[in-house]
Amino acid sequence: MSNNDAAATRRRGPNDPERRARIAKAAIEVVAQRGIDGVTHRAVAAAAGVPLGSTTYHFATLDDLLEVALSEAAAKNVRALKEWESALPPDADFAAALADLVMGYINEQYRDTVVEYDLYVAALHRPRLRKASAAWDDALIAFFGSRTDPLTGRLLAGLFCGLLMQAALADPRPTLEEIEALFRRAIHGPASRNSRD
Amino acid sequence: MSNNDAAATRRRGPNDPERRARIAKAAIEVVAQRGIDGVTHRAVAAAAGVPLGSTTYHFATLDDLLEVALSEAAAKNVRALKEWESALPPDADFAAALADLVMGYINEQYRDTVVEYDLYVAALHRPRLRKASAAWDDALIAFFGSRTDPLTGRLLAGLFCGLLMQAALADPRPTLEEIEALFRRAIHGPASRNSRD
DNA sequence: CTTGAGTGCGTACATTTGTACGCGAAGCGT
DNA sequence: ACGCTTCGCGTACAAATGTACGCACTCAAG
Repeated sequence: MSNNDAAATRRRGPNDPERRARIAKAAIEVVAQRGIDGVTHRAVAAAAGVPLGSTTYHFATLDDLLEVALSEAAAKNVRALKEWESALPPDADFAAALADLVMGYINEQYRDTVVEYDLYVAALHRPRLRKASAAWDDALIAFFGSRTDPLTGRLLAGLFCGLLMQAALADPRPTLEEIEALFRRAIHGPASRNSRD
Repeated sequence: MSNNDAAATRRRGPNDPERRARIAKAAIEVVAQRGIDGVTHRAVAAAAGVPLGSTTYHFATLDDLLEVALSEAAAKNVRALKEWESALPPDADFAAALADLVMGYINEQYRDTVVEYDLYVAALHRPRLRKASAAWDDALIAFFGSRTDPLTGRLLAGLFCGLLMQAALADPRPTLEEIEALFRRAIHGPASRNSRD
């Protein structure tokens, strides 16, 4: 029955690193759909299209699986962020760009956002995940700081983190204009002062 | 064995609202300690010092329990926030006060903070919790906005939310001064402009 | 072709879990 | 005082889960 599939799948040779990676990816997908506590060996195996024994073989314990999966998700996220930043023209309107970024994260990339916050909160209860979540933080801060100054960088990192979470949960989703106004206010200060551009 | 305790406990009469509340409180404690996925009927029963059947009686399903517990936790949080605000002198240094608030939340009130974020992220996967998490948001926004203007209120709410989460996870905890500088920067804008006080 | 090791996985088992059910005790109308 | 209804809970059961174990299959050496 499933022996056919299994046999065909098993053919992957004795030393297949893709297998492990595929399982980790599936775990991330499961997190996105059901949350951290939806991650079971069986759910991940089903999502990855591999048999149960495969997940337990490649990841001895569930915590290993979670750690690898979430670390990888965080790393991917950081990479994407850096890529986005380097693709941004130096004279771009930073506030508008950030608002765009947020909108992307609560729409097309909603799944990634969910995983990111799941990781974040899971780290509150699982020390092994601290490193990955801290990496995301550091990336955010360094990243926002590189376009402005360190203080503003931290400000934007915190704002981004909180705003994105609130936006992801808000029932009438905030509009691009609202988000942009917030970033503008954060970067340039109270409106009354100067019209700087 | 536990019959003695159980009998003594059962004596609580037929219509004991305290029972239900105690279970909810215990559930919150379990969330604080083990996270959302640590909330099982048995764990909550143990934490509340009530027998297993009691939890299943007062809360038909686990989701009910979670919903009530987290809603209550959020409500309590909002109440505390409002109290804090009304106890703040009108001419207080708002940035310093906010920094103080954050420091309190990542130290003495760390448990509440953890629960709050657990709730928040759990809401991403459980629609029934959306209302409670949205209530927290609204409270934050209204609350911060009442001291400044709506735009700054939203800015501070987002910043507070993100900053608190990052601070709760940061390994070398941020200092009061750092936090305060951030709020000051957020409220008054880039430092170069005016020394407004 | 045989054989030995090693890789990958199917399966079984003990545990934990959610939940339904039934029983005893308290209130209350008569 | 006596039944009847409702409340509260002890318990049992089925499903789900983590994990250990052993088998099949591949590959290379001889």
